[in-house]
Amino acid sequence: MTTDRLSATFAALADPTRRAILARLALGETSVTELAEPFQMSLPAVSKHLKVLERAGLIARGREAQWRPCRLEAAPLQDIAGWVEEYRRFWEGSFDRLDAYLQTIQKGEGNDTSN
Amino acid sequence: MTTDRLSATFAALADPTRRAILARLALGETSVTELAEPFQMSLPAVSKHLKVLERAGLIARGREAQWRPCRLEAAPLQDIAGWVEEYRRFWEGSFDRLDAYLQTIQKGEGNDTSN
DNA sequence: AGTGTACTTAACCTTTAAGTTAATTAAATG
DNA sequence: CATTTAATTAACTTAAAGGTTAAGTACACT
Repeated sequence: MTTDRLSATFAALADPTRRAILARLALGETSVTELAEPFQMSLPAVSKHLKVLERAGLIARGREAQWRPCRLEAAPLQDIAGWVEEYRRFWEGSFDRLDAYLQTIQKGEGNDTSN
Repeated sequence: MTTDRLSATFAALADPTRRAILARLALGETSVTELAEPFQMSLPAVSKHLKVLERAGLIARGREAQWRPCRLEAAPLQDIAGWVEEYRRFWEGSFDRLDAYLQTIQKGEGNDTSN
């Protein structure tokens, strides 16, 4: 996995435990122990998941006595939203027109449509 | 990685090569060889990426003589769009209100906010 | 039937991911 | 100052991801 931001974000979101953690954090900042509570895995495992989320910029962590409260960070989610919006035309009307148009281009000239 | 659909989709999208393939397919259906052309990796490597995309439902493959044309499938992308939309309130106005409200709930009662 | 083209499968290697238990750090509290 | 609570780090295991080369399959063409 390359470490560009989009890749890191998608990779972080590919795990259901991590998505559940984000969903919990959507309800507000909380501690690691409380985040771990719903899961059957060990605390170190959750700690690792949090590190993945942090490296992807999806959460930020504070310090409050012996607790390390986590909170959701929106920026990478905005990136995802922006990325996927680019594909919206595919499930909306403009798809067919665009597709038909570019099919022509493709077959008309060479395969110069790299990247 | 669990094989629920969202996880498979996010995992598939976590690779920049695969995202580039999808971007190319947004320009229209094309062959494996043409898809592979922009990349420095071997054809089998691309073939594997296509299999990942196919298993995630992000592409479908046809048969035309010795070619196996690939085309983009929108459904899993719609799932992603739907998922991320749930978090939109975080980077829009309602965040602060929601956050404040749920902070109160949390501290008021126990940690019954599992999952 | 034999050859070229398009692609996949097989076998393998190396790196990373996700989990474990045990040990460690850090702060609060008796 | 010893103990409890909160969380991380270390060391390790297993499995999966992503790449390679070499071999195999499928169809088209002469």
